[in-house]
Amino acid sequence: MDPQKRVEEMLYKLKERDFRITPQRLAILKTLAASKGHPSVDDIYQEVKALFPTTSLATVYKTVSLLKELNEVLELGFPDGSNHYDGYNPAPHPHAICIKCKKIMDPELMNIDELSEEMSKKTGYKIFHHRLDFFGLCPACQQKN
Amino acid sequence: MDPQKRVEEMLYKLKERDFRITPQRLAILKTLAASKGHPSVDDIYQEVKALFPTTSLATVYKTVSLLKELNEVLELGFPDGSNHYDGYNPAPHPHAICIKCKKIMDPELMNIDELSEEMSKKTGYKIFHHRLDFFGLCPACQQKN
DNA sequence: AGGATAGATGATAATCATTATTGTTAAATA
DNA sequence: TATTTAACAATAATGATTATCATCTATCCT
Repeated sequence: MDPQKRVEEMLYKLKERDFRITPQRLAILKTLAASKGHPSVDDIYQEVKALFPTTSLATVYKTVSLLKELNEVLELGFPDGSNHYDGYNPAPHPHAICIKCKKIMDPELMNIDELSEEMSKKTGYKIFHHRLDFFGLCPACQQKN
Repeated sequence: MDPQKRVEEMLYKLKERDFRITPQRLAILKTLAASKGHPSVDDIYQEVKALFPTTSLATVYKTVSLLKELNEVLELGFPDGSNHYDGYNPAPHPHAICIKCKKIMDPELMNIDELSEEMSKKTGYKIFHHRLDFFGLCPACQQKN
């Protein structure tokens, strides 16, 4: 999807709920929409400062948190305690994560819905979303051994 | 599996690597092996104090961390930042998590290995383990509405 | 069994990502 | 362009986890 389209989607969601569009927020939206590398809050902060230099870290936290509530950004907490964000594709999707270099890939994967269905049947839970990550070594790190 | 068996398994792993068996560690092992409710470090700490009262929180952190490295306890970090542990079944397995009351179920689920295989083929990653959680409402919380 | 020693412990200080606070600024609306 | 009030920047507070270090003890050796 075109990053610009993503920005417009997010803007629509904000306006719909009467949240204000500020230059700081716009800078954060643009950064998130263009990011394909699952940035941390601090990563986003560094990029945003280039677009709107006086933006504070707290504002990045608050805006990312707001977008998370609006389901316009996907939060990924990792075992080491760090949080990373996907604003390009905010729907739940599987990840392959390199335990060495931390590179993340987001391939399309077949029917997780089937698993979700099975889980729902076995537990009686009404399921809304999920999280699926695979941990291993990326091709590059396998060679480096 | 019998909790006592699990304690012995963990003891074996510790001895195998020349880690010492202290009363504090034994109390932590027993608590983990018997726990079916995915306790937090502090939950474990509270229980352990009943078995060996002078145990400190730091020791619980260190022992749980050690067992994690030995793959004898499964760490579950949650979106709210909290960490919970499964010492009863330390192999990766899917969870159904209630977003309201936080109740966790661990049903057997069919072939995740297939998905893992697919992921490996599509990314070239050599995959060692995974994490699969479904988020929704448990039967009780659905009724409470 | 007794002693030596390296690993484990307890108590607490330090860390650090995140959240809360507060006075100020500016987006939205008429 | 004046009003209202959400959003802002700067920074203090929080709280879970980790580090530190003096003391203690599980294990090994004789």
